[in-house]
Amino acid sequence: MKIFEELQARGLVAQVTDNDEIRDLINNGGAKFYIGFDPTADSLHVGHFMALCLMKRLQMAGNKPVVLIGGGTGHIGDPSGRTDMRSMMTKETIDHNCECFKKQMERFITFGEDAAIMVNNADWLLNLNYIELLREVGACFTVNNMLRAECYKQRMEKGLSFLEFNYMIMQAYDFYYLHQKYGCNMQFGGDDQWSNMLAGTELIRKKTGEDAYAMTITLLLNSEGKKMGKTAKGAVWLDPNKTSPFEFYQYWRNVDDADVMKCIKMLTFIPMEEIGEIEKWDDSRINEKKELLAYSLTELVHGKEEADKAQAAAKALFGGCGDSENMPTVEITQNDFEENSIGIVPLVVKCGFAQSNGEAKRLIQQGGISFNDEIITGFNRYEPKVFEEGVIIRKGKKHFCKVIYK
RNA sequence: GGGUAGGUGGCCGAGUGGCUAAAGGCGACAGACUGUAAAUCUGUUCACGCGAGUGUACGGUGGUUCGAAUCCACCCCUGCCCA
Repeated sequence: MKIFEELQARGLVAQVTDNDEIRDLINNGGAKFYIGFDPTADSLHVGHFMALCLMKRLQMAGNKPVVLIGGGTGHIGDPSGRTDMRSMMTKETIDHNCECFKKQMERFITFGEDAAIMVNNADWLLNLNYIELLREVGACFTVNNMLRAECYKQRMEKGLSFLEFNYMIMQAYDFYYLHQKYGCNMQFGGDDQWSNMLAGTELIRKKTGEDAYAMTITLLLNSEGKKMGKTAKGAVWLDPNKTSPFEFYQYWRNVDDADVMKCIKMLTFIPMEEIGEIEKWDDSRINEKKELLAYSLTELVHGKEEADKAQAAAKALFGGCGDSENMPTVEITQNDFEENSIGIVPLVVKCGFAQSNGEAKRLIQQGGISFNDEIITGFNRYEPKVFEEGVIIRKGKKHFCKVIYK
């Protein structure tokens, strides 16, 4: 199976500017393509991960990747598909985020002479001259067309600032610039980027008369149509300090039944033939599928060792026996004790299970907290020696934390 | 610049002088049921306090009043219409 067919089989292909041309191009390793990443946070998340995987797949098929870090576009903020304006970031934040992105990406993509290259659009966007740009690029766009773009639809009600309106032009200019300087002939991106990407191919055609291509990948949506990779607390990050390997594993271990196969296809590198077999599994093996998904992704992102640990911890905790080897741990010291004892309420807060004492109390009153597998009903107090061996505090069914006295 | 409608808890949205820490919904968290799933049902959902209670909070700053999310003034922000 060739790369284009594989991408289709995995359900990754959303929209293409020219199906046949693109198929030939990437199947024969003829694409020099770019994907842009705006430094909106100090870590990559699952959405970025999909793009990186795509990049890797294409690279393995002989195509040349260009990673574009949006150090320039980050100053503007992409309004695509958003209902509100992004908060503006300072230059320092943007630079910091760019650095974080670089480090994380180097773990997934091979950079070098004959491999992938990384560029930052701050290098060319920040020094643009407004009037020159307007004459050179602005003349190629009509406002009428831009306003019709799908990516602005959601903002037509709440207001779209001129700053953000220009994002499309910047992205188009990036493509044009990379086309001229590096011979970049193709752009990939999330499906929400479609209009911005089209703007790029059009700009290239108008300025040079040459063809460039664009293809979007399906956004990873769950069965309810919401973007996956988000939790109540925020995104599922790739940085182990922001989302621990265990939490990462658990996120995928807990996906909806309806979303498992889709995730396996779209996110993992498990060969399609094997996926075909897995798909035939009986419904009773649904949990095996989830474990496979969770393990496979954790391994990709955090490495085999961390994946093994996460899986072992999960199996131990949910399998009944209390292997506390790899669960999150909190240390308490003499300072945490008052008159030689500590209350359960501050302990729960200390474990990160509650934001405030009030919340912790409510949890306890509702029977949501257990102390070494015993459900707590009152506001008990404990002496230091209880914690010497380590104590497992549990919130609900899925949140564990070991407390040790140091 | 002119006109007009708005800015309420994580989000949506009611409230239009005291009974309002603020209806209702969504989300979230816990409990029951389960498969670490979904659906359903129950409870909880600003902070501090065991509690009575206290403190903060309805865009901002002042003011009126015994008392303001609610009335007044000025300012800031947003939508829509006109230029």
